[in-house]
Amino acid sequence: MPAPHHQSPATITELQETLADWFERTARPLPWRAPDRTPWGVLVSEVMSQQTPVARVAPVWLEWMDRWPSPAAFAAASTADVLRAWGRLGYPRRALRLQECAQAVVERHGGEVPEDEALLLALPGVGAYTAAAVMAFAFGRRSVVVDTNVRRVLARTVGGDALPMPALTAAESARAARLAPVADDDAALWAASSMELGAVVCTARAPACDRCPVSHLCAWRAAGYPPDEHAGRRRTQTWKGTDRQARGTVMGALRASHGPVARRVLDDLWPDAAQLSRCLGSLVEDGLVEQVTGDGAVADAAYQLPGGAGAQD
DNA sequence: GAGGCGTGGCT
DNA sequence: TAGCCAAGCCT
Repeated sequence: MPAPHHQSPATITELQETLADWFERTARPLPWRAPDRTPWGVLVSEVMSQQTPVARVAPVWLEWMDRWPSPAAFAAASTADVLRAWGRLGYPRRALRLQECAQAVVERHGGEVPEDEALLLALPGVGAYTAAAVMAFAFGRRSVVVDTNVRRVLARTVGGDALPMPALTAAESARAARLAPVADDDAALWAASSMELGAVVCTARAPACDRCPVSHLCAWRAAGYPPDEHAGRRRTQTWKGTDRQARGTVMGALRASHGPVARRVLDDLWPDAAQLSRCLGSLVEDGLVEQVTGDGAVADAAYQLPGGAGAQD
Protein backbone atom coordinates (compact mmCIF):
# COMPACT_ATOMS: atom_id res chain seq x y z
CA MET A 1 0.00 0.00 0.00
CA PRO A 2 1.59 3.27 -1.09
CA ALA A 3 1.96 6.10 1.36
CA PRO A 4 -0.69 8.77 1.06
CA HIS A 5 0.42 11.46 -1.30
CA HIS A 6 -1.40 14.73 -0.87
CA GLN A 7 0.66 16.88 -3.17
CA SER A 8 0.46 17.55 -6.89
CA PRO A 9 3.54 17.35 -9.11
CA ALA A 10 3.50 21.15 -9.43
CA THR A 11 3.51 21.50 -5.65
CA ILE A 12 6.41 19.04 -5.35
CA THR A 13 8.41 21.10 -7.82
CA GLU A 14 7.69 24.28 -5.89
CA LEU A 15 8.67 22.54 -2.67
CA GLN A 16 12.00 21.50 -4.17
CA GLU A 17 12.79 24.89 -5.68
CA THR A 18 11.78 26.83 -2.57
CA LEU A 19 13.91 24.62 -0.32
CA ALA A 20 16.85 24.88 -2.72
CA ASP A 21 16.73 28.69 -2.60
CA TRP A 22 16.34 28.66 1.17
CA PHE A 23 19.28 26.30 1.60
CA GLU A 24 21.58 28.33 -0.58
CA ARG A 25 20.75 31.43 1.46
CA THR A 26 20.82 30.00 4.98
CA ALA A 27 22.77 26.72 5.12
CA ARG A 28 24.88 26.34 8.25
CA PRO A 29 28.61 26.70 7.50
CA LEU A 30 29.49 23.20 8.72
CA PRO A 31 33.22 22.52 8.28
CA TRP A 32 32.68 19.51 6.03
CA ARG A 33 30.66 21.72 3.67
CA ALA A 34 33.61 24.06 2.96
CA PRO A 35 34.60 24.51 -0.70
CA ASP A 36 37.88 22.64 -0.15
CA ARG A 37 36.09 19.59 1.26
CA THR A 38 37.26 16.12 0.30
CA PRO A 39 35.21 12.95 -0.18
CA TRP A 40 37.05 11.41 2.76
CA GLY A 41 36.15 14.38 4.96
CA VAL A 42 32.51 14.07 3.97
CA LEU A 43 32.53 10.34 4.70
CA VAL A 44 34.10 10.92 8.12
CA SER A 45 31.50 13.57 8.94
CA GLU A 46 28.66 11.25 7.98
CA VAL A 47 29.90 8.38 10.12
CA MET A 48 30.50 10.69 13.09
CA SER A 49 26.99 12.13 12.67
CA GLN A 50 25.24 8.76 12.82
CA GLN A 51 23.01 9.25 15.87
CA THR A 52 25.17 12.11 17.18
CA PRO A 53 24.22 15.84 16.98
CA VAL A 54 26.38 17.79 14.52
CA ALA A 55 27.23 20.41 17.14
CA ARG A 56 29.15 17.75 19.04
CA VAL A 57 30.73 16.34 15.87
CA ALA A 58 32.23 19.55 14.47
CA PRO A 59 35.17 20.08 16.87
CA VAL A 60 36.12 16.40 16.79
CA TRP A 61 35.94 16.35 13.00
CA LEU A 62 38.30 19.38 12.72
CA GLU A 63 40.93 17.76 14.94
CA TRP A 64 40.46 14.43 13.21
CA MET A 65 40.97 15.76 9.68
CA ASP A 66 43.99 17.76 10.75
CA ARG A 67 45.56 14.66 12.23
CA TRP A 68 44.45 12.11 9.62
CA PRO A 69 43.69 14.00 6.39
CA SER A 70 43.51 10.91 4.17
CA PRO A 71 42.27 7.31 4.35
CA ALA A 72 45.88 6.11 4.15
CA ALA A 73 46.98 8.28 7.08
CA PHE A 74 44.06 7.14 9.22
CA ALA A 75 44.40 3.49 8.26
CA ALA A 76 47.80 3.36 9.97
CA ALA A 77 46.71 4.88 13.32
CA SER A 78 46.67 2.80 16.51
CA THR A 79 43.29 1.71 17.85
CA ALA A 80 43.97 3.40 21.18
CA ASP A 81 44.68 6.73 19.47
CA VAL A 82 41.55 6.36 17.35
CA LEU A 83 39.31 5.68 20.34
CA ARG A 84 40.77 8.57 22.34
CA ALA A 85 40.32 10.93 19.38
CA TRP A 86 36.72 9.69 19.04
CA GLY A 87 36.23 10.91 22.60
CA ARG A 88 32.64 11.14 23.76
CA LEU A 89 30.88 11.01 20.40
CA GLY A 90 29.26 7.77 21.51
CA TYR A 91 28.91 4.34 19.89
CA PRO A 92 32.70 3.82 19.73
CA ARG A 93 32.28 0.78 17.51
CA ARG A 94 31.72 3.35 14.77
CA ALA A 95 35.34 4.47 15.23
CA LEU A 96 36.59 0.92 14.70
CA ARG A 97 34.43 0.52 11.61
CA LEU A 98 35.63 3.85 10.26
CA GLN A 99 39.20 2.63 10.48
CA GLU A 100 38.26 -0.66 8.80
CA CYS A 101 36.59 1.50 6.18
CA ALA A 102 39.78 3.51 5.62
CA GLN A 103 41.77 0.30 5.31
CA ALA A 104 39.29 -1.05 2.78
CA VAL A 105 39.46 2.19 0.79
CA VAL A 106 43.25 1.82 0.65
CA GLU A 107 43.18 -1.86 -0.27
CA ARG A 108 40.25 -1.89 -2.67
CA HIS A 109 40.30 1.60 -4.16
CA GLY A 110 43.89 2.84 -4.06
CA GLY A 111 43.18 5.20 -1.18
CA GLU A 112 40.41 7.12 -2.96
CA VAL A 113 36.80 7.12 -1.77
CA PRO A 114 34.89 5.48 -4.64
CA GLU A 115 32.31 7.50 -6.57
CA ASP A 116 29.99 4.51 -6.75
CA GLU A 117 27.09 3.89 -4.40
CA ALA A 118 27.38 0.09 -4.45
CA LEU A 119 31.10 0.23 -3.66
CA LEU A 120 30.45 2.72 -0.86
CA LEU A 121 27.73 0.48 0.56
CA ALA A 122 30.21 -2.41 0.68
CA LEU A 123 32.53 -0.48 3.02
CA PRO A 124 32.45 -1.23 6.78
CA GLY A 125 30.19 1.12 8.72
CA VAL A 126 28.59 2.48 5.56
CA GLY A 127 24.88 1.75 5.23
CA ALA A 128 22.16 2.96 2.89
CA TYR A 129 22.03 6.46 4.35
CA THR A 130 25.78 7.09 4.44
CA ALA A 131 26.39 5.73 0.94
CA ALA A 132 23.66 7.97 -0.47
CA ALA A 133 24.89 10.97 1.52
CA VAL A 134 28.46 10.61 0.25
CA MET A 135 27.25 10.34 -3.34
CA ALA A 136 25.23 13.55 -2.96
CA PHE A 137 27.40 15.68 -0.67
CA ALA A 138 30.89 14.62 -1.72
CA PHE A 139 30.33 14.03 -5.44
CA GLY A 140 27.19 16.00 -6.25
CA ARG A 141 25.61 12.87 -7.67
CA ARG A 142 21.98 11.81 -7.61
CA SER A 143 20.99 9.52 -4.76
CA VAL A 144 18.02 9.00 -2.48
CA VAL A 145 19.03 10.27 0.95
CA VAL A 146 16.62 9.11 3.65
CA ASP A 147 17.61 9.99 7.18
CA THR A 148 15.49 10.85 10.20
CA ASN A 149 15.25 14.49 9.06
CA VAL A 150 14.13 13.68 5.53
CA ARG A 151 11.64 11.14 6.84
CA ARG A 152 10.04 13.72 9.11
CA VAL A 153 10.02 16.48 6.48
CA LEU A 154 8.36 14.22 3.91
CA ALA A 155 5.90 12.82 6.45
CA ARG A 156 4.72 16.34 7.23
CA THR A 157 4.98 18.28 3.99
CA VAL A 158 3.90 15.50 1.64
CA GLY A 159 2.19 12.87 3.78
CA GLY A 160 0.30 15.20 6.11
CA ASP A 161 1.41 13.25 9.18
CA ALA A 162 2.93 14.61 12.39
CA LEU A 163 5.72 12.04 12.41
CA PRO A 164 6.81 9.02 10.37
CA MET A 165 6.42 5.46 11.63
CA PRO A 166 8.99 4.30 14.18
CA ALA A 167 10.82 2.28 11.51
CA LEU A 168 11.42 3.10 7.86
CA THR A 169 8.74 1.51 5.66
CA ALA A 170 8.90 0.39 2.04
CA ALA A 171 6.25 2.98 1.19
CA GLU A 172 8.40 5.75 2.62
CA SER A 173 11.43 4.61 0.64
CA ALA A 174 9.33 4.49 -2.51
CA ARG A 175 8.01 7.99 -1.90
CA ALA A 176 11.51 9.35 -1.28
CA ALA A 177 12.77 7.73 -4.48
CA ARG A 178 9.88 9.15 -6.46
CA LEU A 179 10.46 12.66 -5.11
CA ALA A 180 14.20 12.77 -5.82
CA PRO A 181 14.89 15.02 -8.85
CA VAL A 182 16.40 13.34 -11.89
CA ALA A 183 19.40 15.61 -12.49
CA ASP A 184 22.49 15.05 -10.34
CA ASP A 185 22.83 18.59 -9.04
CA ASP A 186 19.10 19.00 -8.39
CA ALA A 187 18.96 15.71 -6.50
CA ALA A 188 22.01 16.55 -4.41
CA LEU A 189 20.57 19.95 -3.51
CA TRP A 190 17.21 18.40 -2.67
CA ALA A 191 18.90 15.92 -0.34
CA ALA A 192 20.87 18.66 1.41
CA SER A 193 18.00 21.11 1.69
CA SER A 194 15.35 18.64 2.88
CA MET A 195 17.78 17.33 5.51
CA GLU A 196 18.67 20.85 6.60
CA LEU A 197 15.02 21.81 6.98
CA GLY A 198 14.44 18.85 9.27
CA ALA A 199 17.54 19.65 11.29
CA VAL A 200 16.95 23.35 11.92
CA VAL A 201 13.24 24.15 11.30
CA CYS A 202 11.04 21.07 10.93
CA THR A 203 12.28 19.48 14.15
CA ALA A 204 10.68 16.62 16.04
CA ARG A 205 9.77 18.36 19.29
CA ALA A 206 8.94 21.94 18.40
CA PRO A 207 8.78 22.62 14.66
CA ALA A 208 9.30 26.30 13.87
CA CYS A 209 6.52 26.58 11.32
CA ASP A 210 6.58 30.38 11.60
CA ARG A 211 10.11 30.29 10.18
CA CYS A 212 9.47 27.56 7.61
CA PRO A 213 9.98 28.53 3.97
CA VAL A 214 7.52 25.87 2.78
CA SER A 215 4.79 26.13 5.43
CA HIS A 216 2.37 27.34 2.73
CA LEU A 217 2.93 24.04 0.90
CA CYS A 218 2.82 21.74 3.93
CA ALA A 219 0.18 19.00 3.95
CA TRP A 220 0.40 18.57 7.73
CA ARG A 221 -0.28 22.27 8.24
CA ALA A 222 -3.11 22.22 5.68
CA ALA A 223 -4.70 19.33 7.59
CA GLY A 224 -4.68 21.35 10.80
CA TYR A 225 -1.66 19.69 12.47
CA PRO A 226 -3.26 16.36 13.38
CA PRO A 227 -1.39 14.65 16.25
CA ASP A 228 0.93 11.68 15.85
CA GLU A 229 -1.09 8.54 15.12
CA HIS A 230 1.58 6.27 16.54
CA ALA A 231 2.08 8.08 19.83
CA GLY A 232 2.81 5.63 22.59
CA ARG A 233 3.98 2.91 20.25
CA ARG A 234 7.51 4.24 20.34
CA ARG A 235 9.41 2.19 22.86
CA THR A 236 11.23 4.21 25.44
CA GLN A 237 14.81 3.32 25.91
CA THR A 238 15.87 2.37 29.43
CA TRP A 239 19.35 3.45 30.42
CA LYS A 240 20.16 3.22 34.10
CA GLY A 241 21.85 -0.05 34.95
CA THR A 242 22.05 -1.30 31.38
CA ASP A 243 25.03 -2.97 29.76
CA ARG A 244 25.31 0.10 27.56
CA GLN A 245 25.83 2.31 30.58
CA ALA A 246 28.34 -0.15 32.04
CA ARG A 247 30.27 -0.34 28.78
CA GLY A 248 30.30 3.43 28.53
CA THR A 249 31.63 3.70 32.07
CA VAL A 250 34.46 1.29 31.27
CA MET A 251 35.34 3.03 28.03
CA GLY A 252 35.38 6.41 29.75
CA ALA A 253 37.81 5.12 32.36
CA LEU A 254 40.12 3.52 29.79
CA ARG A 255 40.13 6.63 27.59
CA ALA A 256 41.12 8.76 30.56
CA SER A 257 43.94 6.51 31.74
CA HIS A 258 47.52 6.58 30.50
CA GLY A 259 48.15 2.96 31.40
CA PRO A 260 46.17 -0.20 32.09
CA VAL A 261 43.23 0.04 34.49
CA ALA A 262 42.98 -2.62 37.18
CA ARG A 263 39.79 -4.62 37.56
CA ARG A 264 39.44 -3.46 41.16
CA VAL A 265 39.36 0.15 39.92
CA LEU A 266 36.54 -0.75 37.55
CA ASP A 267 34.75 -2.53 40.40
CA ASP A 268 34.59 0.81 42.20
CA LEU A 269 32.99 2.40 39.13
CA TRP A 270 30.45 -0.39 38.53
CA PRO A 271 29.36 -2.37 41.59
CA ASP A 272 27.59 -5.24 39.77
CA ALA A 273 30.57 -7.59 39.34
CA ALA A 274 28.80 -10.14 37.14
CA GLN A 275 27.52 -7.46 34.78
CA LEU A 276 30.94 -5.80 34.68
CA SER A 277 32.56 -9.12 33.74
CA ARG A 278 30.03 -9.68 31.01
CA CYS A 279 30.56 -6.19 29.60
CA LEU A 280 34.34 -6.46 29.70
CA GLY A 281 33.98 -9.68 27.77
CA SER A 282 31.79 -8.08 25.14
CA LEU A 283 34.08 -5.06 24.86
CA VAL A 284 37.07 -7.35 24.27
CA GLU A 285 34.99 -9.31 21.78
CA ASP A 286 34.14 -6.07 19.97
CA GLY A 287 37.81 -5.05 19.77
CA LEU A 288 37.27 -1.98 21.95
CA VAL A 289 39.22 -3.25 24.96
CA GLU A 290 42.32 -5.36 25.51
CA GLN A 291 43.08 -7.41 28.63
CA VAL A 292 46.76 -6.97 29.44
CA THR A 293 47.25 -8.92 32.67
CA GLY A 294 45.36 -11.33 34.83
CA ASP A 295 46.30 -14.81 33.66
CA GLY A 296 42.74 -15.89 34.27
CA ALA A 297 42.56 -14.60 37.82
CA VAL A 298 39.78 -12.02 37.71
CA ALA A 299 41.07 -10.02 40.67
CA ASP A 300 44.47 -9.44 39.01
CA ALA A 301 43.16 -8.51 35.59
CA ALA A 302 43.82 -5.14 34.00
CA TYR A 303 42.52 -3.56 30.82
CA GLN A 304 43.46 -0.87 28.30
CA LEU A 305 42.47 0.44 24.91
CA PRO A 306 43.82 -1.87 22.18
CA GLY A 307 47.32 -1.12 21.00
CA GLY A 308 48.78 0.39 24.11
CA ALA A 309 48.41 3.13 26.65
CA GLY A 310 48.23 5.86 24.03
CA ALA A 311 50.45 8.79 23.21
CA GLN A 312 48.51 11.68 24.66
CA ASP A 313 46.51 12.81 27.65
C1' DG B 1 13.03 -7.44 11.83
C1' DA B 2 13.62 -6.33 16.44
C1' DG B 3 17.09 -5.18 19.53
C1' DG B 4 21.74 -3.73 20.87
C1' DC B 5 24.80 -0.12 20.77
C1' DG B 6 26.98 5.97 23.93
C1' DT B 7 26.41 10.37 25.14
C1' DG B 8 24.52 14.69 26.42
C1' DG B 9 21.19 18.53 25.74
C1' DC B 10 16.55 19.93 25.98
C1' DT B 11 11.79 20.28 27.68
C1' DT C 1 12.05 15.21 36.54
C1' DA C 2 12.64 11.74 33.28
C1' DG C 3 11.88 10.91 28.85
C1' DC C 4 12.73 12.17 24.25
C1' DC C 5 15.75 12.86 20.70
C1' DA C 6 20.05 13.15 17.67
C1' DA C 7 22.92 13.04 9.58
C1' DG C 8 22.26 4.69 11.54
C1' DC C 9 24.54 0.28 11.25
C1' DC C 10 24.85 -4.46 12.16
C1' DT C 11 23.32 -9.00 13.55
